[in-house]
Amino acid sequence: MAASQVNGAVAELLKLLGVKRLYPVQEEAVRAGVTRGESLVVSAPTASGKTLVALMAIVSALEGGGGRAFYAAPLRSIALEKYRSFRVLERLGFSVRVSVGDLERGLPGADVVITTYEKLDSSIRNDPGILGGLRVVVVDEVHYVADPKRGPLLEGLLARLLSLGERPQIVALSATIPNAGELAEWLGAKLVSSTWRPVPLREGVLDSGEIVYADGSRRPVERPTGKPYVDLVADLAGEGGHALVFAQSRRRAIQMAKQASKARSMLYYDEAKAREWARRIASSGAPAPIREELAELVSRGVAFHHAGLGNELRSLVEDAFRDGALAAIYATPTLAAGVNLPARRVVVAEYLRYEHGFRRPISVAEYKQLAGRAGRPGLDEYGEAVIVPQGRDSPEDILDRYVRGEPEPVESKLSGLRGLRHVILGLIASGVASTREAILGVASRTLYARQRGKRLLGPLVSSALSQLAGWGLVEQGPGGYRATAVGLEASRYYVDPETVKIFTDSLEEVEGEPSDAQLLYIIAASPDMPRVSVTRREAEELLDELLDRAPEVYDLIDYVGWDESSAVKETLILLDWIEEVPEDRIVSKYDVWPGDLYSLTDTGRWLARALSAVAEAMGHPGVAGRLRVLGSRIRHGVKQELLELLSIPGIGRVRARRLYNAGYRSLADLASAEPSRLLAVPGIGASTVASILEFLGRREEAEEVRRRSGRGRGLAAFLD
DNA sequence: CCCGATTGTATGTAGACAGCATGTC
DNA sequence: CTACATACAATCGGG
Repeated sequence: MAASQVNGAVAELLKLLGVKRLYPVQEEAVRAGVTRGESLVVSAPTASGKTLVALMAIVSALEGGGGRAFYAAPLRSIALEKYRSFRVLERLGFSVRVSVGDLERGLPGADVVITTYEKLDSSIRNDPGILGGLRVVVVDEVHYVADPKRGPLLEGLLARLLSLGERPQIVALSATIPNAGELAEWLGAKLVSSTWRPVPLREGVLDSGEIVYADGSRRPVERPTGKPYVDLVADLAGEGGHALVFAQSRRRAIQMAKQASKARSMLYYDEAKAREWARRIASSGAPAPIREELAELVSRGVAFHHAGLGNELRSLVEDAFRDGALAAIYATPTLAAGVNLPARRVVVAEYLRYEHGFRRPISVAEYKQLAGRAGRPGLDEYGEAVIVPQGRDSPEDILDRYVRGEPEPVESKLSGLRGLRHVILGLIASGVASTREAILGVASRTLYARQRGKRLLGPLVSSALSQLAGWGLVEQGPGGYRATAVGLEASRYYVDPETVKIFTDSLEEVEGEPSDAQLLYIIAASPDMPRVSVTRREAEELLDELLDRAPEVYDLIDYVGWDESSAVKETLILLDWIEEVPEDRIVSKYDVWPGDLYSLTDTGRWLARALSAVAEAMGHPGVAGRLRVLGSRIRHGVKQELLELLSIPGIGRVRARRLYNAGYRSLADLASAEPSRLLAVPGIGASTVASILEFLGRREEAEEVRRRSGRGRGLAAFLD
């Protein structure tokens, strides 16, 4: 279908994007009625043009004006990436905004809002009014409903949209899955499915010195190192290709990268660019041992990549790869879940992952996700995914399982009570449903109901309800269920109901007011917290150290299994963090990565604020106040004494500490401070001084400092 | 008897969303 | 019911 066959705003959109011809999925989507408000499930491979389908749906739905569109993705990074490509809509007169976690509060009032599942769900809970005028919702990666942790929330969100009197158009984008038709029926949508990719994918398996492809063709691979994960990268040097190599543990990814770096003469990469990126990594803010190790590898044309790196290093590695500076990235599956980073070849060097005490093969769906990153549009004739058989697995079996095999069908995970409790609390707290029948009404719109039958829902909903009631989050009144004050806060802050249960139980356990360490332990023990790994050796030492530093925490530790050990470790990490122990020290002492530390402090401060609100609702203003302070301290990684100084724009933990140590301990101290003496504090420059004075209302002096620094470079200007 | 090689054994294992009110070095 | 690479310890063997 030629692009000229659509008209109006959609035609204008295609013109803006320079689209002359629609891809097969797009064509089929138009035929199925995306531009006429038809709901759709689009099941197609990565990079097959699903984003344009979403754009066409949005543009046509908003064409008359007055309506709104939401786009929801599973990851912040994907939402931010989509925001960049959706901004083209601004040229058609629509306002576009992103709203994820720490960016934007609430859902901004733009025509098109790009967000995450949780943010959208939470925003609807807290203000159902935003559903007014909603014309279309695009749900990216809808197969996430099968995710055991986050799937139920997405399922609940979709069920709620389906229950609306005026149902918006739903455009659900999915990877290729066998039961896309079932999802389409669930969502009242038409199915558009395609296996077409702009860059064809050749999948194969390594079999003693040869890649054997699914169609039986073969390609010999030289074996200069005998390590398949290096040889398969070196093999590309002749044609100037780069590879993504996937491992199933962080350690293995790093090891492989190190091994590969030894063979750098056999690898193809731009050495000058590699040195440049290595320099940038070496001058990043990450802890020295990590940044140095990574920089060393990058200078040799390889890198490792996993979530522990943290966003800064991860982006640097990704950008270096895009720039051609790297022959290969050795990565854990995070890389494939996140932003778009295609490569000539994908090597699945491992497909067995340790999980719950066993080593099990990753799913076919997960393999397809990794393989799908092969093939750069416009650059490669085709992409290539090669699996390396592990152990005694025969290449033929692996080919059958992963390449010829079908991805697993998407199955509802709503039977897990954790997710169901969260969803039900949301329904009650936002006033959508107050009776068991009303809740069942929404629940009957879930994928679970379709797949497992409505009969099973009754007992599930009942047990979730009785737990919520038993934990004091909801109560039964004459008109049905309603959220308690505590339940309302839990829902507003979007925390797991069990987090609140642990908190309220713990408060009862403690005599008098809980200490900071106890509060941190409660936060660390929350099911909302990420888990850091604890080695057997350190488990005991960590417990000793914690009980040494804060014996009162003992009352809260029920049984020390792995979860509790992890909570103990996290409590110590957070304690050190808010005592201003430097990041480098924490990273080496606890053997955690910067990215892990970030997610602990990020989640920790969020939980502290949430529990502060819960404590307030429980009538514990003292505890609430202390949690608020703790939240700020976790956020900034400082002792309480610095918090006052941190309220000044431009002052973070480092400058605040320097000012404090120089004798400026409060805003009052600074209000009477001599500008020239402030300038003498190390790390405090003219613009910081100006910003301090400005904040304190000393306008003219701030101007004076700015003027002088502009002319005479800081301190010198004051000495003449 | 010392040192190095070989064999045995204990050990550890992916990821990341959410509120609110404004800005790190 | 199902692994495996690694780091370090214990043991063996050669000179």
